[in-house]
Amino acid sequence: MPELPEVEVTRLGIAPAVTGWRATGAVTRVGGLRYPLPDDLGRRLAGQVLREVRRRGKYLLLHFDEGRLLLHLGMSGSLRLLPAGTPAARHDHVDLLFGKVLLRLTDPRRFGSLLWLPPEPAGHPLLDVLGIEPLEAAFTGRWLHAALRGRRGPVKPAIMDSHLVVGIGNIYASESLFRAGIDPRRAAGRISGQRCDRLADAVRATLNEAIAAGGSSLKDFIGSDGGKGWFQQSHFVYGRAGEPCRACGGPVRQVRQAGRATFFCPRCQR
DNA sequence: CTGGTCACCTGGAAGC
DNA sequence: TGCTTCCAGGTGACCA
Repeated sequence: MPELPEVEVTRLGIAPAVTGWRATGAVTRVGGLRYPLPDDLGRRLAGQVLREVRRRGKYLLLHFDEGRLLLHLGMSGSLRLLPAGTPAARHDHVDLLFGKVLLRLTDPRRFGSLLWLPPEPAGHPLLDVLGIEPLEAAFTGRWLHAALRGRRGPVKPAIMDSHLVVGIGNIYASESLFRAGIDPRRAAGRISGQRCDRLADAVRATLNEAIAAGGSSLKDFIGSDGGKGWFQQSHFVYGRAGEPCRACGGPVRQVRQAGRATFFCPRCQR
């Protein structure tokens, strides 16, 4: 489920409910996801208070007294807040227990990750290589223009490179480029400063709108369907190959870039 | 360094 | 109906 907006909506959904709560243990039902799970997770967490839930790119960081849980939802992961004792279903791999409630990590494809990190300011290889946050003020057209300089490959895979800028997944890459009127096949390093301004604005607007849309269903996180409304959003181009462009009516095209499906309107995007 | 491909895993949809 | 094939929101390892 998760690009940056979904992760942020998850964060917003769980943080008010569990911040300040004391962990009472954990249940693990699988040996590992992308990486092996931390040893003795329940014993390690028990007694520690969850102080803060942060996000970095598509990662969530649960800050406890003595360290941090680094969590990634991969391609199919979700995190829900449920009453203690809620029976686990297939793919419910980890429960973090907080007395009367639990945080349940569900992830059919198991591309997600869950790692235990020492407290700040310790780094971690997965975090240290991450690029700029697109919703922070430093992410500007000027920054983007400089970051893309010298890149000869197409712009769409470039803006999905988490070493450059985090959080822009396959859906919002296509959507942002549509909003900016930029052809996804265009060489990244050959986009003018002015158009980089537009692209940076488009990325910000796209992500913020998606967060706002997901945020409207935040109450779903306390219940059974974690953030269900999210994938029902109507996109401008993503998943709409052959359908009429919402701006010009021409057919939306689909191509493959770096192994991923890209959608765009050849008339509106140059 | 850059960019492309593959692997990881399961499930749903489409095709035959 | 049932089997096969393809595809999916991420990303790190590996290769040219």
